[in-house]
Amino acid sequence: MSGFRMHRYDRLSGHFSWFFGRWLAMRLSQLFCSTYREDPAEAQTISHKLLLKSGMIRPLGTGIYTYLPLALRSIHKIMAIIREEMNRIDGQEILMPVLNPAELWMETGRYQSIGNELVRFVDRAKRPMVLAMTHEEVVTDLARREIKSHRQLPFMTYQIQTKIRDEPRSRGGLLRVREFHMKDAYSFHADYPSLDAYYPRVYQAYQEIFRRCGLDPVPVEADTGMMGGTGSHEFMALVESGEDTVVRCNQCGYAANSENAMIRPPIVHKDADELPMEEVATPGKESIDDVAAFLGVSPSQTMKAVFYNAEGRLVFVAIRGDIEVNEIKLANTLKTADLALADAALLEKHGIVAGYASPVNLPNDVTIVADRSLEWGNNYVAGANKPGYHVKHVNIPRDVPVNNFVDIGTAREGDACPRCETGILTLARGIELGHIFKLGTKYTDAMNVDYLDDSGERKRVIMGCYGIGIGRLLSTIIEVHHDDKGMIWPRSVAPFDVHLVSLAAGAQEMEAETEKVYGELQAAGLSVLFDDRDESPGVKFNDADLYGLPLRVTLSKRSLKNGGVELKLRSSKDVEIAPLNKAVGFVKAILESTNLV
RNA sequence: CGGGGCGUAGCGCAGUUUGGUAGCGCGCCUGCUUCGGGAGCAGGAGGCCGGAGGUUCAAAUCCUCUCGCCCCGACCA
Repeated sequence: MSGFRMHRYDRLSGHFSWFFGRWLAMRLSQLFCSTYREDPAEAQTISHKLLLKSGMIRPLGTGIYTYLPLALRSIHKIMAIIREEMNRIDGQEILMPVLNPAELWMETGRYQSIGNELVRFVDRAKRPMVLAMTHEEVVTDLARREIKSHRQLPFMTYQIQTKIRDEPRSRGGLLRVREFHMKDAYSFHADYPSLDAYYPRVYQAYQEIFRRCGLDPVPVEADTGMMGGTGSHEFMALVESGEDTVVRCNQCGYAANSENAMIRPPIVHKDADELPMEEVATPGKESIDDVAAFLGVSPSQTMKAVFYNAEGRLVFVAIRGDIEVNEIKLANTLKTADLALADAALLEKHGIVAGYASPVNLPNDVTIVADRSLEWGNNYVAGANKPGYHVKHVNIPRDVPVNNFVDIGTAREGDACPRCETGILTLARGIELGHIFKLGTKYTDAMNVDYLDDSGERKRVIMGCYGIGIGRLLSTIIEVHHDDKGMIWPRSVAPFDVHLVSLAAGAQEMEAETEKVYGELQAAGLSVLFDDRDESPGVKFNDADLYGLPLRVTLSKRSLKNGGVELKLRSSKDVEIAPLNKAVGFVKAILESTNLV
């Protein structure tokens, strides 16, 4: 808390002033915020519902939101945590423009390679521009202008800045939006050992940031996607509303995004010997399930054929019948960004019969890719490449010209762990809170970022980059910390520490007592939201539960009769009475004993 | 971009099938009473029925076109 100052406009004097007390406290009657009594119909995920219902955010358009005071206060606290941890690992905060000349993005090729997600426009002087969806180009350009000597390396800069992405599909309130805030950090190194040494420090800082925000995401091995680079980890919060699938081993700690999870499907069937191929009639049986049932074998004994169009080239994927192709892994294997299922015309051109396609006796101009799931069995059923027929006892490489197997299958619940001998994989939904990359020289090569080493030799700068989505983090905290009545904020990121409820109802003496407590709590350095409204107890308590501030302090006739003020943690059912003159001490003790730093 | 759903008062919804003066609950405003889990009574304000064309004596309702929002998929650090 300490360290925060808020710029506030003073209506009476007409001047801006630093007003520390205003940051600490707020009367609910004055707060710019209104709650809904009913759940907003448009929201599906819990965080979206609660953010709208509590008046923390309001939509302006699809995936575009205004943060109202309560939300912004939490966001400022999240940002403060992030700044502390980034500074702790020697980060230096900067701020880069959202408005970028397209030229920069052409230089790295992303202007061309990224789709409509990148907002492009032309300025009044007819210059092509983009709105930054991330800042590798800008920071790398900055680096090449500034970096001259090895003496300047390594260093890390970071910023908390707006990103614009014209998402094809925003959803879930703040979980996926078109305009959002990201903490993005970039490190620059003289060599790979330097990057390799720094990367774990970021990894640890990330875990500390999330822990301080009340979260415990799983770090997973991830696909590098459009960012490129040699290695990356995502920090996945395991919640039901997550868009990603996290694959984890129950034994060895292996964890990966399903986008690139390695797999080792169980061996279901393997004969002692490879039998001779044998053509069988399978009239009308085109799907794996139909063929398997017809021939009395399990789908795992079949060899499925899936066809892709990779940059116009036909790719034949052979994979065990019970396993799905993972297109991201396939695209990475083929080193292509342009991959789609092949259409009928392309198949026809190569003389392939859909439903009965076979890797046996394929035309030469078709690339065959065999998944390693096929490696662990034999005598598969495959298509015969003519209508109404399949072939039994197909074996690789005996019958199919494939030299090596690749891992392009989709992980399933219950598959064997690819890392350890005994582990079993489980799947869970996750939200990607942060992503860290060893970029290597992807951008420094494209933009020629060099330095002179200690022998005067010109060398390429090595980069890492590290992002955290702020709004997504806020949403995820709510996804994890709530009940059916509302949010339950960890103190570290709560809009206020204390929710002071007055049930004085016009009794002047009691109002005076409440004002006194209000003042004392502030004087003790606690941030207080004071419900001074003329509302019924039910309304006040329900709003308090909805807002979910860590500690509720109630002052009423009843509490006074019981001996003072009533204290109730939002996270607990229990209430405690504190004597009026010791209320602040009790409040501090309870808050400090219970919540995150 | 494909599939589905929805646009009627601040919020939640009915009314559309079968055209005929725009409704309900909550919230909001005023007054009185109430005051520990979404108070009561009385009075009141608030809507070009998303928009534009059309059909009709008459359109929230029927037709055409549009715009917007939500969900699923494609896509995506």
